[in-house]
Amino acid sequence: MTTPTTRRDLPPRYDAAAVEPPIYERWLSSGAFTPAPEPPPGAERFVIIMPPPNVTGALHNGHAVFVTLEDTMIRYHRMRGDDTLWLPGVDHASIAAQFVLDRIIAEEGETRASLGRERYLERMWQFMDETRGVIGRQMHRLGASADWSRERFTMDPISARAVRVAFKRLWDAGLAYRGEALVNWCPRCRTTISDLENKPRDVTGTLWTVRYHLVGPDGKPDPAEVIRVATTRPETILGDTAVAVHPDDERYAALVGREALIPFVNRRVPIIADAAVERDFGTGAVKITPAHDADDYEMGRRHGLPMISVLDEDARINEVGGDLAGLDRYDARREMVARLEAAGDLEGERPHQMVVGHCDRCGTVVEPRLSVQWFIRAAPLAERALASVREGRTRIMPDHQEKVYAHWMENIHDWAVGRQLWWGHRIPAWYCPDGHITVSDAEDGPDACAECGRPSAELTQETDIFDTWFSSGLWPFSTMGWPEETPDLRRFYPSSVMETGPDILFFWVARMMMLGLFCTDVEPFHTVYLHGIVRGEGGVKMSKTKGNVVDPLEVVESIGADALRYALVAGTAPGMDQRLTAAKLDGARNFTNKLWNATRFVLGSRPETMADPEGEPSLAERWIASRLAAAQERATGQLDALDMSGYAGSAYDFAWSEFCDWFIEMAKVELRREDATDGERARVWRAAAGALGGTLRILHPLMPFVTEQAWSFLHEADPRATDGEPLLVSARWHAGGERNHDAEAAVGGLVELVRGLRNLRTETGMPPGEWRHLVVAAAEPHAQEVLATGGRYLEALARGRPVEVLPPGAAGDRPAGVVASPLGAAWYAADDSGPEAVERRRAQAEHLRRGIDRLRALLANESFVARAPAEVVERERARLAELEAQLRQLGE
RNA sequence: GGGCGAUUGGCUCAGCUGGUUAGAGCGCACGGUUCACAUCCGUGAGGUCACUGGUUCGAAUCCAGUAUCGCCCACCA
Repeated sequence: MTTPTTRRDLPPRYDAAAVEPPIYERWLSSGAFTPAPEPPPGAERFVIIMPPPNVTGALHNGHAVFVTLEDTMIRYHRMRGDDTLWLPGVDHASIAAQFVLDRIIAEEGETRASLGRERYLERMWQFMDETRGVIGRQMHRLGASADWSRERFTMDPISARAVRVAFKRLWDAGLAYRGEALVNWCPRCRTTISDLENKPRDVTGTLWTVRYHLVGPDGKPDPAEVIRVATTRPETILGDTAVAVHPDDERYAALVGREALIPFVNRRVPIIADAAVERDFGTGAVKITPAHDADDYEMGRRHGLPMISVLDEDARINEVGGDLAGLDRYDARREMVARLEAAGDLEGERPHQMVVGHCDRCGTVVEPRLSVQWFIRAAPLAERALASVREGRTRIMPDHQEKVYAHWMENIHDWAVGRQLWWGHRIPAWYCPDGHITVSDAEDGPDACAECGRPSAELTQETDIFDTWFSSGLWPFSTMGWPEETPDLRRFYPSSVMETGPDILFFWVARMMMLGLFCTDVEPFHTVYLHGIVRGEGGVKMSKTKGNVVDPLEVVESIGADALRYALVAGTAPGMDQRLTAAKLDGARNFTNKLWNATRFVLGSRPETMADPEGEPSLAERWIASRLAAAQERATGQLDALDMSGYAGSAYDFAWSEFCDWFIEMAKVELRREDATDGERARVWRAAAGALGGTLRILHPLMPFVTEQAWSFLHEADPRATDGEPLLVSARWHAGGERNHDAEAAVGGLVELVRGLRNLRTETGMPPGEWRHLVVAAAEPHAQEVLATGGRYLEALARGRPVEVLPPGAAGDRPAGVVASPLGAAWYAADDSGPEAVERRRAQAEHLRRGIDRLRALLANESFVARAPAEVVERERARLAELEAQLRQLGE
């Protein structure tokens, strides 16, 4: 008949390290994370594709943030009964992975070159096998309820196929091309990088002024006539093919059209006029090196100038440089300066603040380099991607990021998509000896040249690989098996929310939008949710060198995943940076402990023998049911709106301030009444158990572990409290419960009185534990009924004994202080004649009169009464009445 | 050089479409050892909502401008 255990033996501390791992195992073995074979009939769809972390990385706070947010969203929708999928995966991160592996093999005395492509890639796969999975296991510890059976990798065969097919389609559509252009070259990584990976940094360089001799009428350098140019990069003089001045610059007007002689290489170059030249900068004349500077490149194209590369792929001077050949660019710079000085052609030098691009990965100064590269024509793709957001088919949160996105899309450049690396998807392009290009999506490549039919044996494949972000850009659908029309693709594409960091809005989100629309004709997701960066104490970016890194795994070990998750979500806003401080983590830990102890209370107060419930629900029961319904409604609205922080806050407030602070205290009154029958106690306990269950449901998406553990105890104690659901992870979300406004108003009034009376005790120095005769004057007949039944709460919570309820209109004595609520006024009867009481009474009366005066003035303002909404006016009137009643009871 | 965001008690942050006396947590002060929890309970102090104007019966909230901080984008050698 009775359930044996009530778990009275639980420790008063939530022990996360002991509780959480077994809970995760239970979830995994329950299969709760994997969608049912068929979507539930009529279910809505909710899908998140996880941003794939780099295989090489260890879990950091950025991961913890996205795991928490996405897991919370997914768990909520799973509880709603939606057709839900959260698909995890990892990214091969070609340049980042090579950077890491290069360091590892360096310790083994090897280099990329010494191993060669084949062995290097073998080594990479070995490395991948070692490190893949690591981050997945760490995400388990955070509670990530992803469908691990669908875990994907950007280098797996399905992704490889998607990459080939997508590229072939781009090529066929004329949106991929191969051509010569100036690209960002990292001489250390020895690869092209995109504009996005080329990070500008402020540096102090040197601006040299150099004299170029003009060519005289006889075709020889004129020792007397010179043009002075300013440069920060003397080593590129070797590649100069013009000197440019502003067309309106009178100083140089006569020189335009003549020729100057480039030092050392003795190249005769024209002096040209171009409006891009700033007259006020330097000497107003600039040397033009189209192969080594973006501006010069543009100018070179405008004027049809030769483009001469003087640096090789290691950024050393090449054969053009004669005896300088082989010198590193900086050595060459010093040498060049020395030689110019020796020749008397160095006219000056001064320090110069400038912005120089650095490799995002390794920090090396990026070298603009002229080379033949694969590009993706971005403008047509961007146009569609922009329209999707402008027209609301994809929404970006926070809203203002839409402008950032739009600005980038409007000014987009073609995407240099090839990388001279090894680890990645090789570009599926083949060259035939006649120079034809064949792009093929077949796994084994083309059978023959697409143009001249030469057999495949005579074709050679492109050695460049794709930028990592190309395969990432296909992620929302390559994970579903695209281009095959798989059941998953039909069922789970497009996805619902793309949740990621604002730092990869362009790198990734923009590319997914462009490629998604191109490949599938549909926006790859409906909402982009951008979270903020996690910062340390004082708002400083966390970094190992600063030593302010909070390691999420350490936090999880000490205080649990739930606490970390709460701390990462509460008090944040999309797109806003947040601070993760020790104090915040402490607060979150305290909250999990609070839930644990609320559960201990409910379990421990379960009657030994559970009788059949009897009697009408008490005020406490009616109140908590109504407040729970309110909390559910609020949380539902917030989660639907992706207001994650608002949800965390409201759930916290409900659990702590309403369920624990007031309901449990009132439930104690009911459970411990001496005149209560077993049936009544059973009824109250069930209400408490039900309310706890409801609280756990609300909090589960954010704090899955402690709620799941509590749920299992609750289920054990009484399965009716859990609707017979053994696992909270697959229990249903509750919403739409009925509110009871009478009960809410009644308890609201009682709470006001209790607070006021406690204040009165403190203010008047009344010992907190001392029982006192409490008088309550009802404001009206209904309030008198409420007070008659709610009096027992006043007794316990305001230490009133006896509690005397006076009918409406009853006159008061002259107490030392009065508190009021819509229910009526209350005071402790006794000791009202001492000088302290008199003074206190006088002060309170004065304070009341000030409030009354202000409200009377406000209500006498015709404009206010006429224009403010009726309910606002009514509220002010009620408040005035309350203050007046209070003053009356004071007897002043 | 453009664009975006932020500015609310000592600290970290809430305050939606303008409407009671601007909230919470931490910290602080005072008081609490009975059977959920001292990782707790109760009470309190503390804010001219960055500044200046404007709209309004009413502005932290809307508009314009200013200041400070932060981020992003940008081809002056």
